[in-house]
Amino acid sequence: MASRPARKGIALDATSADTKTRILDAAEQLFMEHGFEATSLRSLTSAASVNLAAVNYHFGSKEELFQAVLTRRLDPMNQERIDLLERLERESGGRPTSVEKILFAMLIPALKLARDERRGGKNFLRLLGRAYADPAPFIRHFLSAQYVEMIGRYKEAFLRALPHLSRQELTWRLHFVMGALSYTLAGTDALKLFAQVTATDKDNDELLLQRLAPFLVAGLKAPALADTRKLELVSGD
Amino acid sequence: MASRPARKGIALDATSADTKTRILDAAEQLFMEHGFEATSLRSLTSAASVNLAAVNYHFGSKEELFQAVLTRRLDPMNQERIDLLERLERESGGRPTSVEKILFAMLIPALKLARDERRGGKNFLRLLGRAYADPAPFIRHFLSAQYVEMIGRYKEAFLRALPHLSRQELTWRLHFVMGALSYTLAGTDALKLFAQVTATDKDNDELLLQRLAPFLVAGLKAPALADTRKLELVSGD
DNA sequence: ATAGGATTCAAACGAGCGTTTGAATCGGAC
DNA sequence: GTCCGATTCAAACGCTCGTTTGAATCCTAT
Repeated sequence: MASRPARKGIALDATSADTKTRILDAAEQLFMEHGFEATSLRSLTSAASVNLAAVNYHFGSKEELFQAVLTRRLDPMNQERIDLLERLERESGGRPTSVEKILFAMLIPALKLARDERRGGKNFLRLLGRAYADPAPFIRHFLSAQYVEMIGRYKEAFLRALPHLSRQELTWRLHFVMGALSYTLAGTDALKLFAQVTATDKDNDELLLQRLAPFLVAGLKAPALADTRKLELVSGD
Repeated sequence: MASRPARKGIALDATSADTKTRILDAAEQLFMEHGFEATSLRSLTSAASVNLAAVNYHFGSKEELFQAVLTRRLDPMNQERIDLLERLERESGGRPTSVEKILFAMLIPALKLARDERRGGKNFLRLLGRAYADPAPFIRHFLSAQYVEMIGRYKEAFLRALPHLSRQELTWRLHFVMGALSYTLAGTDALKLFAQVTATDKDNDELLLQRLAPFLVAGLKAPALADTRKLELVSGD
């Protein structure tokens, strides 16, 4: 990798940027639409108007291209999450930060990314949501490594804000949070299980996060699991 | 050539059941491990100890096989969900059923399926969780059709139990519920974002649902969205 | 015992895949 | 203008894929 375009404010259209960027943009779009396995390098390079061999020349392999697509957006977004959290903690000066603020610090960089079409917009978030569920080992390992630091810091912050939760209990709840978040982002136009989600709603990611946040905050604040027997319903009465 | 294994008794292991069942069992396992696209009919039929052509003979195509794998478990599970809900409503005689009970009626058939190794156990639920995020159109359409009735009935029940929520608000919250549920079921051994989830924990699906249920109940019961201006936290940058 | 449909089998088909190659072309340094 | 590394290009390689085929074999009903 030689040239890093730092001075680029130019147009988006696929035939004007340099080869690497055109490949990344087309890959982001096609991986999102069809998944990793089902996207062929031939359709991808054709959509990007570059030669078939360009992917292997610039990225080495299809897998490395996929990781490059994720890294381009994920590294800055997770860094922004960490920065926001550190700012919150600095401003609160010792006292625990509220659950709402911590959660918003997690959601807002994703929202900003979703709104910024120059950085891939919703396409990338959908791709990310799908990557979470992809069984390919190289994808899982890559994502784990990308997220481990950010998740670790937020877990500590939530622990301070939710002292009634054990570390294990919180681990599970963060799992549920990530699940609802990634599923929601990935499924925007996908499973039409719920017919009443209107088209205008779907386009409004800010509204989406304003609905998601109260749900997640309430879930995080819920009382810890009181041992015992709630599932007795299963035994039939 | 000549003698094929003796007449079939009625046993459970993969080489003794009939061809269609052996194919379905192997497909459930391999589609779960590698996804639909990345699972080849050659590895699948080899794992099932059947001839390569058997899939096309018995099911028509790889896609139809996938749908058969899902239908075998999904139809009974969703029917059980509907039955449980109807029983709850019959027993409550007119008064709205509690959110907890409705949610448990949704979760318990999944839990029972996860526990029943003869019906695929956890393998199937992980496969299902991944199918939710699969971009292949035939998968999405198939799942939508499978779920539309069950989801519709539960939405009406939740609406009665949560009168402070608009239909649209509830639609979103059910979306979040399905997200947390499918992500959790699919990711059991997957993304190791949260190191402290111990092996014994992961094996205990009942404990998982006991942790998930309070989180989801609290989220569902949360106050409706008051148009807060909280997102202005984003200001910086 | 045998006919005939259901099933299994080995083999092949054509298509598409990711990757590699070596020559052609480009673009800045001298 | 000449050179040389960086990039683009058309072509091909080897491989795996889902599906089809037609014969062999099995099983049941007669």
